[in-house]
Order: sequence, then C-alpha cells, then structure tokens
Amino acid sequence: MDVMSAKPPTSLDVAREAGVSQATVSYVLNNREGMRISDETRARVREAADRLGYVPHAGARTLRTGHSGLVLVPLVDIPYGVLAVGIMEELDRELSRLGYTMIQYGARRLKGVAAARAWAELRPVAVIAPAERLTRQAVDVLHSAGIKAVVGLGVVGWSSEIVSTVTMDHEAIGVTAAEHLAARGCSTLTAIVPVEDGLREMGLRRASGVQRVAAAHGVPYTRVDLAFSEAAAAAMLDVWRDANSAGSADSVDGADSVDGADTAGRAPAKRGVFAYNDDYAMLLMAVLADNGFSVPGDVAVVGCDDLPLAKLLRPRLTTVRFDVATAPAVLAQALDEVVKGGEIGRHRLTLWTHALVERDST
Amino acid sequence: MDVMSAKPPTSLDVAREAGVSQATVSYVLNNREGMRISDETRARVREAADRLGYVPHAGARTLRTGHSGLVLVPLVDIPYGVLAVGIMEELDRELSRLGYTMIQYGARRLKGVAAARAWAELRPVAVIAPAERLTRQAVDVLHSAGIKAVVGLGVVGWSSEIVSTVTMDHEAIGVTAAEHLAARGCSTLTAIVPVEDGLREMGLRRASGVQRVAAAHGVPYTRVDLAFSEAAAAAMLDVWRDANSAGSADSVDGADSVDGADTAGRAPAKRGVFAYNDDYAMLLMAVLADNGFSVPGDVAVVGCDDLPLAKLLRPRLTTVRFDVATAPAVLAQALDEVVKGGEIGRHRLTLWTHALVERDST
DNA sequence: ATCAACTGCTTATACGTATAAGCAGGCCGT
DNA sequence: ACGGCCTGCTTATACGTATAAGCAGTTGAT
Repeated sequence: MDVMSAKPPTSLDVAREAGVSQATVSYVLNNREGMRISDETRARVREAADRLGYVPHAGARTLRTGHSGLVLVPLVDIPYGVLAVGIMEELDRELSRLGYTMIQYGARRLKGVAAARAWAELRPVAVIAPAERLTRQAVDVLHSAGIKAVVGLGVVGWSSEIVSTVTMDHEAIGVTAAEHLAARGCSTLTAIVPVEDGLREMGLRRASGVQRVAAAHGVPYTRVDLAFSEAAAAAMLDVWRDANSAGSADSVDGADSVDGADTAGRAPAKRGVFAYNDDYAMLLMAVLADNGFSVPGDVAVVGCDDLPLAKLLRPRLTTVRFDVATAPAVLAQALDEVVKGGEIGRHRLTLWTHALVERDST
Repeated sequence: MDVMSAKPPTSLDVAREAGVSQATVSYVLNNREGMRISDETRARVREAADRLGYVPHAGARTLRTGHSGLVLVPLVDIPYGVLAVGIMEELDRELSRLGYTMIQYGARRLKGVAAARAWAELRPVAVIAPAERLTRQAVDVLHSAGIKAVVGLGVVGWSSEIVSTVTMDHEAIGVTAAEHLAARGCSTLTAIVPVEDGLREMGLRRASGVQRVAAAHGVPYTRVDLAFSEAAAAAMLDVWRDANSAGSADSVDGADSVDGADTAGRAPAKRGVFAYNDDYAMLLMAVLADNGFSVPGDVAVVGCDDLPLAKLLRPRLTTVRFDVATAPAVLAQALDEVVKGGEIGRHRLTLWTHALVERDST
C-alpha cells in the first residue's frame, strides 16, 4: 500500500500473506466454481489481497489464457461528433456488461497491414474497424494472431466475405429526407456530398437514396460535391442562379420571385436540398441567407444527426435523427456471438434506424 | 499466413523457421545493439518472421520487461468536441514518437479506486486523467502497481502534491475575452457558466477572469449559470430587460434604442457577454435574435474554441482560439521526463496559449 | 606456440498467471 | 480392516518474451 514500493505485489505475495498457495489465490480471486475452498480461507485470501493492494497483471493473464478480453476500436479518421462519442460510450458499457474491455486505439498514423500488426500485438479478442481499412491482408494478420472476431463498420452495399460487417443504411436516410422534401412540394432535389475522405462514401450512399426518390417522383436531381467552406457553397449558389435564369425566363437578376402567392402559371421553383448532415446544413443556410435566398421559401433544407445546433438555427433545421439507443447493444451482442461461436465472416447486421425530425427549414 | 491457423506463431516458431535460436530472433527483431549478429542471419530471421506473419505478444513482453509502454488516457465525461479529439490525436502522435502507445479507456462507469484498479491491470507506464478523479487512494493504487507517471489534467488553481499536473489557464481566457469586450465599449460584462458537470469548473474559472477585468475597468459584472436550452437563455434575457428598464429610464418596451448615432447624453448600454464557448454563444445569439436584441449593437458576444460554426453564425462570432499545436508535444515531453526520471508529483505545467479571433459579433 | 580478445551465436532463466493433476486426511460402507 | 469417495487444499507446469551468461571457432598479438 505504501507509495513506490519497489515492485507491485503478485498473487504469490498474496499467497504468502494469507498462508496459502498461489493457486488458491487464483482460484479465490477469480471465483472459480467447482473448486473446494472453505469460506474461511476465501476470506483470508481476499483480505490479504486488499491489504497488499494487489492488482492482477493483465499481461500475465493474457499470456496464460491466450486471450485478453480486449475489444479494440481504432479511432478512425472521421470527424468525431457528439453522436459518435455517444455511440462509443454506449458500446463500451454493453461490452463491459459482457465481460469485455473496450479500448480505443489511435490508428491514424498506421495504415493497412502495419496497423493490423499493431492491433494484433495486444491480442485482443475482437477488433472493430472501419470496413475500408480491413483489407484482405490486414484481416489475415489479425486472424493469424488469434483474433476471433473482426467486425467491419461500413455502409450498406459494402460487403465482405472475410469479416462480419455492421452497416448503416445511408441510402435509406437519403430516401427519408428526400421523400419529405418531395412531400413539401420541392420541384428539384439536390444531394450534397462532402469531399472529406471519411465522409464521402457515406455521402454518396445518401445521395443515391435522394436520387431514387427524385426518379420515382419524376423530379430533376442533382448531386453537388462540396467542400466545407463558404466559398464552395457560394459557388454552388451561383450555379443555381444561372440554372434558374436559363431554365425559366421568369425573372433575371435581383429579386428572384415574390413569395406572396403563386398565382402565375408556373409556381416558383422550390429546391429541396439534403445537406448530408447538420454541419453542412448550417453552412448552406448561412450562405443562402447571405445571398438572399429564403428558407424554406426558395430552398428547403434537411440535415442529418439532429445536433444541438439544429434547434438553434433560424429557421430551425429539419433533420434526420439516428436511433442510437439500441444499436450498440445489438452490435455488442453480435460480437459476442462471433467470439463464442468462432464463425468468421458470417454476420451481416444493419443498424441504426432513423426518423425525420420536422422543424422549420422545410 | 493461412487464415485461422490454430495458434499464432511465436518467436520460437520464427527461430525454427530461420534455423536459429529464439534468443537470436529476439535480438534481431528488436534491433538490439551491442549484439553481434551477421547481416545474413538478420535477413534470414526477418524473412522468416514475415513469412509466418509473426506478431509479438504484447502481454508476454510486458511480463518480461515489467512495463508496457502504454499510456492510458481515460475517456472523460466532458462533452467531447472537435477540439478535444484533435488534441487526443496530436498527443497520440507525440507519444508514439517517444515510443509509447496511447490508449483510450472508457472509464465512465467505474469510479475512484475501482477505476484505478482497472487501469492498473494493464500496467501502463503512465496514466493521464482528469485531476478530480485522482484521489489519494486512487493514486496509491496506481503507484503501487508500478505506474511511473500519473498526470492530472486540471485547471489553474487546482494543485496536488501527489501527481504531476497539467493545467489550462481558464482565467486568462476570461481575461482575454473580457478585455476585448471592454475595448469595444461594453458598459456591462457578463460571464456565462454552464451547469453541466464537466464544464462547470472551467466555466467558473473563466468567469473569474471576466470579473477581474470588470473590476479593473470599474464596470458592473454578472455571472449567469446557464443550462444549454433556449428556455434558460430566454429567462436570462427577461432578467436583463427588467434590469434595463429599472436601471436607466431611457426607453421601455418596444424599440430599445435607435442605432444611428449615440447623440443623447447617455450612450445606449452595450452589454458584453463571454458565452463560455462557441456552442453557448450560438445558443445565446439565437435567443437574442428571437427577442429583438441586436448583435453587436445591444449585446456583444464572445465565444471560445473557434469551432467551424463560429464562422457560419451571423454575425460571425468573435471567439477565443486555443493554440493546440504545441501543447500535446509539451505534455508528451513532460510525461516522458517523469517516466524516465522517476520523480513524482513534481511537475507543474500550464498549457494551451490562446488568442482572440476577432469577427463581427463584438 | 600460447593466450587473449573478438565474433556470432546458443542455453538457460524469470516474469505472473491459470489450471491440470495430485495428495493428505476424514468419513462412510461393507 | 480396507478400499473408495469427498473435502480442501498444494505442487508443478506452460504461456511468449527479453536478456544475462556461456561457448565454440577464428583472429591477432607476443
């Protein structure tokens, strides 16, 4: 118990203190059933362990048992948001309930096989990683290091024979957003796709959902690849203006359309935009306001994530919210099954149901 | 290399494959200098290791050497933002440069000594944790488990004889924000303090910086404890309005003050608010706009963090930005010194310089 | 020719734990 | 009285690694 004793106490130290053998200490402290040990001895051992401040050596245990109970979750290069952090916390809780220890591991600087090797050193029982990182070779390294479950996180449509996958149905999110925009009378649907590395793939999936809805409703569809900057967003608006003046010769330059009543033969074209997420929606709305567009009059905007900022935008942002509540539990459960069952690459799980949160931007 | 070979290859397997002893494998793969091993043998060993897909067993190594090279960073209960994630990534990079492996560990569900025990099992070489978690007993557990460096993250003013501390000078942030507000002619200074658990303490420190500046300038100061909700913010504005009509009998109700020229004897009272961070600033600005206050005309607002959203608010948000660039490197360096030096509880480090980013909200 | 020093390895051991196997003593049935 | 079974332990071992110590063969100095 004294600070800076030379060496941490071992189970053997505890054994000596309690006057029993080291094996007995192990049996007692691990509550191993089937072993016949008197209650009195059990108490003596526990008391000795407490007195010495004994903490088991995870490395030694791993060496002996062959597995660590660790679940490795590499920190990925997606911009972490409130949402992702919440999911991680919930997943941590669920995994610990099942007896695992979740660990997050900075993985940005290592790639491919090198990263896999680094992960494998800890002999985790499972690795959860972004699907695109799990190349054939990387997975081979993990498996040959004895890691039971390798779970890839990806988007629906990504598939792998080599690992279990947990996917998120991004296309369905696009559909939900777009259906809502169509119901609000938008005569044009636009999907914004971020250019950032970690986000782009999801953006494309969401966009294709929007496209499907546009096709079903016979409404023109455009996809815009957008960097997260006001300049890029403004450039997009310039294109829109050009398209407007070219398409319908209603009004050119200056005030676009009086918003009083749509009495004229052609209703004013209302654009519907699914902005990929709430951050992009905020960017878009700021630039729209700067350029005299009215929301939702000229342009209806739907975000995604239902971040706190969604409620604070004016108009308040309509957005798609994930149901985070149950997903981590399902994932943890599936992972446990893979570990226990020993099957590989069988599971296909789609998580995260979602719902539209209707506010004032549409 | 084949998937699901029964057992992961060990250094002994590599040794057999290369026709040398296990010791030689260890010497070669760890690049141990001082050992005389021919280049030809070295090559043979490395090739064999590659062929077998050998990955060292971190647990065994830890057991043998007595230390793991792991630096444990418990995930704390503060709301994680872009900033915190950025810092973690940078810290990870710096630590790995020094030969450590940073690991983030979900710690929310365990408290005090129990948490310390869980950390200690991994025999990390260092633990970085929020200062308030590091009770005397918890630190004892960590030290007696052989952990060299225990570093507490806290605010300036928090102090400990038992661990090294890295603090952030929140008061100085408040001073910077308030000085700017004063220079902009604010006749009242208000500091907002969040009520959330992890944030409150920092908020109080920042507020006391604002208070100091207010005192120095002979300007009234108020502190407002605010929950992150529109209702709470609106309630605060109600109080302000009452104070206005009571204090100066200039104008009651309706249009507060024409903003053309301040020709009258009394200039219109301009409030300066340091909103704790950008999120709170956004909340405040939304509610201010809803209630007919003009920013920066009636109220000047300063945020903190320089989040992407700061640029997207209208008016664009003046904010305090941390200089994140060098801090993690300094912290990593200090940690390394503590580990190497073996001193305990000596270091006192204050990090994170900051600067005002002037925009349109003041 | 002899001994020392160097090269390029090998052999042996310890780290802390979990667990299979064994063993002393008491009790019971016949 | 003697084997068999139960209780409550102990003894012995293996996990994979790093490293101290040792050792055969060669080179170089005297």
